[in-house]
Parts: sequence; structure tokens; C-alpha cells
Amino acid sequence: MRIGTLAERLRTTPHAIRFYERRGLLPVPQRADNRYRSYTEQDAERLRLLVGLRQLDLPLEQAAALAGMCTAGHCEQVSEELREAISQKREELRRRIDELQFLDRRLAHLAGQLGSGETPQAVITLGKEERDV
Amino acid sequence: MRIGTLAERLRTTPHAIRFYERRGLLPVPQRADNRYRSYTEQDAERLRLLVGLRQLDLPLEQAAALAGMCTAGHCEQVSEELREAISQKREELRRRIDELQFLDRRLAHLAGQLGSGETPQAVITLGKEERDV
DNA sequence: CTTGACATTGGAGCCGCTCTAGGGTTTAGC
DNA sequence: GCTAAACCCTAGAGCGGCTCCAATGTCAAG
Ligand SMILES: [Zn+2]
Ligand SMILES: [Zn+2]
Ligand SMILES: [Zn+2]
Ligand SMILES: [Zn+2]
Repeated sequence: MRIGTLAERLRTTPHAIRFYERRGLLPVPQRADNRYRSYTEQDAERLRLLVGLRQLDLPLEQAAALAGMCTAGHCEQVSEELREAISQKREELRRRIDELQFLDRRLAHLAGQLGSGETPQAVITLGKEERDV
Repeated sequence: MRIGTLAERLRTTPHAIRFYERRGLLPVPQRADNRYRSYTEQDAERLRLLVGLRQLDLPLEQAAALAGMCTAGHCEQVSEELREAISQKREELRRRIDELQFLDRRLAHLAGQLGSGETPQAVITLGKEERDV
């Protein structure tokens, strides 16, 4: 299978696949006579795992490592590490969501102040730094 | 005032300030005899606005542009543009928060499946691509 | 005088792609 | 057989917004 076909099947792009390869995150595939990359079903399966793990927003290196292990049959260990990674990611998500919601409330408040005639300087307070130093 | 002092007052770093300057987002400050950057209160005020706007997570270029305009006295217009930018940013935030919450639910579901003995491959479904093509 | 904190410059590194330039190859229709 | 579209190749730049590094210069306190 050629790179475009593989990319389409996994809803990614040839660029991304080549990028993973350059980074050493995927086994170097065979080449046809015309130098086109030629992927097996096993290659595809491994990449499918990698892409799937990336969609969980795991760091690329970790996603690639887990995909490699799993393909090599260490599914138990992958399962373990994955549970751990998921729990960490969920904590990170909770923090991030809180941040974004906080920012949203701040923006709502600001919009209100601007609407009632406050100047930008007055509104972008930042605490007028010097006061609390 | 030197760059370190200014950075501390605005809770940013000398690196960041020089970075803004290199990007042409801040007026080039005067230099002392020793070639150290020397900032006036007006410089500080302008940077304060920039930093404040960045904390609202406006794009750097836009934050810098608004800070410049405001410093130049076009506060009305800034106020207008800022309201618009805030409303757009809030939409973006809503979308982003939805995404993150969706991912969080997915992760929770996955953790459950892994806990009840499913293999990673089975769980990182991705729809087993071929089916819906 | 020495030590340490501060300043200077230019440039690399982070993340994970995405896109471009400048080629070569395959494929479908006519 | 020919042409045009769509694919493939490589190497490298670019994105945002800093952060950090190296190598060097400057200055205040003890
Ligand atoms: Zn496995
Ligand atoms: Zn208020
Ligand atoms: Zn103003
Ligand atoms: Zn289910």
C-alpha cells in the first residue's frame, strides 16, 4: 500500500507519516522499484495505534512508543502505562479547562466594563503592578 | 529603567521584552552609554498594555497593535476593536472547552474499558477505519 | 579585587505538524 | 501514444510565543 492510501485510511496525511518516519517513530517501510514507500498491513496497524493514541492527545513520542510495544505484543504493559497516561492527561485537562473557564469569565467581565464606557487602560488592569510590589 | 526592572514590574522576562522588540512590536528604546536598554514610563505603560492584552490570550500581533494605538490616544477605537476581539475569543474558548470536555469523557470511557480487561488495540478504535470508507 | 548579578547579541529549541519548492511517476481518458 | 491530473520523492522553512543557551561585557557590594 502506498503512503497516500494509508494516510487516507487512517485519516491523516502523507506529510505526517513521513514526519513520524523521519523522527524515527515508525519502522522504515520497504520501497518499491520507483522508490515509493510500500506499507504492509502490520505497518498500517502500528500506525493506526499511533494515530489513535495521538487523538487522545498523548505526547507524540509516548504514543509512538506505546504503539511499538503493543505491536510487539506487550499489550499488558501498554494497558498499564496507558491507564497511567490517561489519568495524568485527565488531570491536565481539568486544569486546562479551569484556566479557560476562568479566562472566559474574565473576558465577560471586561466586555461589560468596556460596554459601560471604561477605557482600555483602566480595564486591562493587571493590578497596576507597582501597587503590590 | 533597565530591562530587568521593567520585566519584574510587569511580571514578564527580559527575554520576552527583547523578543517583542526584535519582532518590531515595541518602539526601540533608548540606550545608556553602556548600551543597556533604558525605558521610560511611557515605554512601560505601553508594554503594560501589551502584556495585559496577552494575558487575555489575544494574538501577540494584535495585542501589540492595540497597545500601540491606545498609547497613541486612539482609545475609542481600541475599545471597539477590543470588544470585537473579546467576543471572538470567547467563541473560540467555548469551542475549545467543548473539545477538551469531550476528550475528557472519552478518556474516562477508555479508562473504564481498559480496567475491565479490554486490549489497547480494541479500545483505541478510531472506528477501524476501513468500515466507514 | 573578586564575586556575582545583571546586561548584550545571535541563534537554537520546543511542539506537532503543515506547507513549499522543485523535481520524478503513475494513471485515466482520448 | 499522448497529455493532464494526481500521486510520490527529498530537503527544508514556517507557525506561535516564547525559552534558553553561549559567549561576552558591565557594574555594585563586600
Ligand atoms: Zn497490543
Ligand atoms: Zn468588576
Ligand atoms: Zn488608550
Ligand atoms: Zn462504550
